[in-house]
Amino acid sequence: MKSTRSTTSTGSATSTGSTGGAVRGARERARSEITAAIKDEARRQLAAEGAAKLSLRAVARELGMVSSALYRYFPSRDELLTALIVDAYDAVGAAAERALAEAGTPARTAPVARWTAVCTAVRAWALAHPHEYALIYGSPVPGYVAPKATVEPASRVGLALITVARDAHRGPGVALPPLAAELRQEAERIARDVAPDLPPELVVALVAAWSQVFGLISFEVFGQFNRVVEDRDAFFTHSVSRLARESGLVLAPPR
Amino acid sequence: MKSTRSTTSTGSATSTGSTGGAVRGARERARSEITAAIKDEARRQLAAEGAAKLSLRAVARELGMVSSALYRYFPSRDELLTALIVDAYDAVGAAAERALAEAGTPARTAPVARWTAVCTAVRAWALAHPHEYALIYGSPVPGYVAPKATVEPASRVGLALITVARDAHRGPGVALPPLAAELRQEAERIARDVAPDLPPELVVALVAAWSQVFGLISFEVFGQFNRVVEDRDAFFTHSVSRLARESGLVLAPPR
DNA sequence: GTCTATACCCCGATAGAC
DNA sequence: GTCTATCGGGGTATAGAC
Repeated sequence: MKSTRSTTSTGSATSTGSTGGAVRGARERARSEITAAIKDEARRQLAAEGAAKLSLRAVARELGMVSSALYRYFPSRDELLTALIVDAYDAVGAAAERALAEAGTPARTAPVARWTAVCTAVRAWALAHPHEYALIYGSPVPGYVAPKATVEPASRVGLALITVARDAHRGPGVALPPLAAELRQEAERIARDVAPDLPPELVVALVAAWSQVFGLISFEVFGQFNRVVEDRDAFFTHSVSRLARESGLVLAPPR
Repeated sequence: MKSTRSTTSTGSATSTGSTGGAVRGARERARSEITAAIKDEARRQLAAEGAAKLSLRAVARELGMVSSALYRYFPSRDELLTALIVDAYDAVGAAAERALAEAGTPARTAPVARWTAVCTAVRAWALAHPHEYALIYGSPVPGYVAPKATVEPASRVGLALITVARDAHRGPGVALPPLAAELRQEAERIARDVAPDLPPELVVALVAAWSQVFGLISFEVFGQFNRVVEDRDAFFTHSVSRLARESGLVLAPPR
């Protein structure tokens, strides 16, 4: 239950002196360790009770602190929630970027394989951290409004997918299906915002594929595939690579 | 605020007599009216506070009742939640079925139009009832386990989509992309469970498309399209019909 | 079937001593 | 930066009178 171990002991051992210059490093280290411990415990509670019921008091109780002490680290419950959200977006974004880097360069690896690698990494992270996944891609937390600070971390997965598509379309252009006339203008606007260097047809297909991949993941994580799909690894890999090929995001690999 | 109007007055006016046979109808009517009022108020709170914080006390307070009185109608908070979930699945399922019926017979209407009609109806319901949508397709409510009674209502949308695909594949067979070898067995198992009369390739494509359509809807309802997609009607219609065609669920309409 | 009362929990946030 | 104490709420659920 207690997980304060090193954190509090370090803190009290090093911070008793007067405000000397050399102590500052240690003090800041203690502070960041406690901050990390708070977030860890909060994540544990996220799993048990859900974001809506995340409570500073319960976190403090479990850490052997008193609730008011937490306010020195997070000025409110919502700020703690924001920190968890940013961490989650960063974690899944980092997983996606790592998978892309490890998948190999466009010259060496077929685009569809790179696409699948990124999607698979996102799915693996989601399955390993279902409650953090729910926090960022599930139902919004009632009464909570995400501050601007979450926008940039939230875009990392999308940017990785854009990179795959951009690389895939460098060589001979893939024949992209034409846009419906009603979508022409909107497509150009979206493209301007998210990837001005790519053709609007591709960007629209990409945004759609992005949300569809998360549909596959969410249905699995949230239990809609219970009693329906059992071999989920095979199903996901198959679906996600077909999605990329059929929507023209990548070329079919040479056979 | 108060919405008890007819319900409580009806109840007290008719239920004062002894247990006569003729009174029973009225009493049951009063009971079902109060039950409906409770669910209505609970739905209102769902929107304000979210499922995790749904509380019998707050519902009772708003209805001018005392909390213990609610236990005559719902034995626990979770039973009330179950009722709301079943209602929500039934509502979205009915919307899908209605759209399918109104879209016209397979002979008259192109399969892709019927598919789009069902998906559009689901999306419209979701946008009109975002909190009920979140209840059934969003993050699971922590600590709540759905009872068996929710399974059948939950399947109605899927069955409507299966119907579209079945009708679409009655005539000349669409050339379905082949299954990955690793998926062969699983595909046959799924097909046996959900639509034994359809080829496994089709069923796999259908299950994937099903989850992908909900990915599109969830991203819109849950706010992931904020600052990305603006003309969402056009984007959805375009994406969902392309999805159906490209995955081979339906034949492209004759041009 | 509704009421009061009650047992026993929870929360966010702040004040002020140390 | 941590503590106690406190304000002012909130909740589930049950017992027992009417």
